Amino acid sequence: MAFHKKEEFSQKEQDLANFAKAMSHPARIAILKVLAQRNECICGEIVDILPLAQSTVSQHLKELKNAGLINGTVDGPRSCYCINWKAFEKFNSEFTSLFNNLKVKNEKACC
Amino acid sequence: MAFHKKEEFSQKEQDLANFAKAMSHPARIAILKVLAQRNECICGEIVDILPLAQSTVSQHLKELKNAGLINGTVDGPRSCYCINWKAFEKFNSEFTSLFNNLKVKNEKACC
DNA sequence: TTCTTTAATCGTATATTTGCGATATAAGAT
DNA sequence: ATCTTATATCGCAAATATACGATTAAAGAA
Repeated sequence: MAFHKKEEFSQKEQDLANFAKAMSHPARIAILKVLAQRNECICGEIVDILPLAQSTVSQHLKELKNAGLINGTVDGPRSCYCINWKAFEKFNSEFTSLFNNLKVKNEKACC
Repeated sequence: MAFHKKEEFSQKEQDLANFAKAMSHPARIAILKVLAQRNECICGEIVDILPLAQSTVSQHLKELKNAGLINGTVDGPRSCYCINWKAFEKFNSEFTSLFNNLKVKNEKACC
């Protein structure tokens, strides 16, 4: 295999795939749910709720942050995370429109 | 590490994560686009379009099929794939609603 | 200054994904 | 019956993801 090939696809396809990848683990979906439910930012609370070790949760948070789906600020010993609604909105609409355009012309399944 | 832990999350979270995983590679997004653009089912055309070997494309198709996002029928030497709009619709709406509910109460970012 | 608390990072093990060439399979064409 | 064509599957190598314990870092409390 050796190499990635992901770069050979369009930027839009890559962006969408990265977004999907960020959502491709139940732990990260659970984290997003928790973040959405609270009005204030949480950190260690997530560790208490999820069935995962602190380091693992921290890793998942990092991936969500890298994907741009959450914002995080470090306040010394504690850090604060919350959902980046703008980014989420952007991906979500791109995602939906990707197929909705085509679906109209092509609703009937052929197999 | 040893074990998966994915099972410890809710079924809905797992389903959504699996859906996202199926979409988490640009090649699979490209495949879905191709399938959506044609009214008839294609097969080897995808291989010509994508910068990937035939066996790799076949593998991606299998994953999309396993995720339930496409249907496939084998017609002897050639096979026929197309998008399972119903399944796609289901996931897409679940996906959108997951956040839209919460977003209303919690639009303001705190960090 | 030292202790405590909270979270990030490092190191490591294992599992999964991605990719390809080679091979197998299955049906139609010759 | 053999050849051709289109796909799926196998076997393998390399890259990534998942998970955890241990360690580090950073700031406030004692």
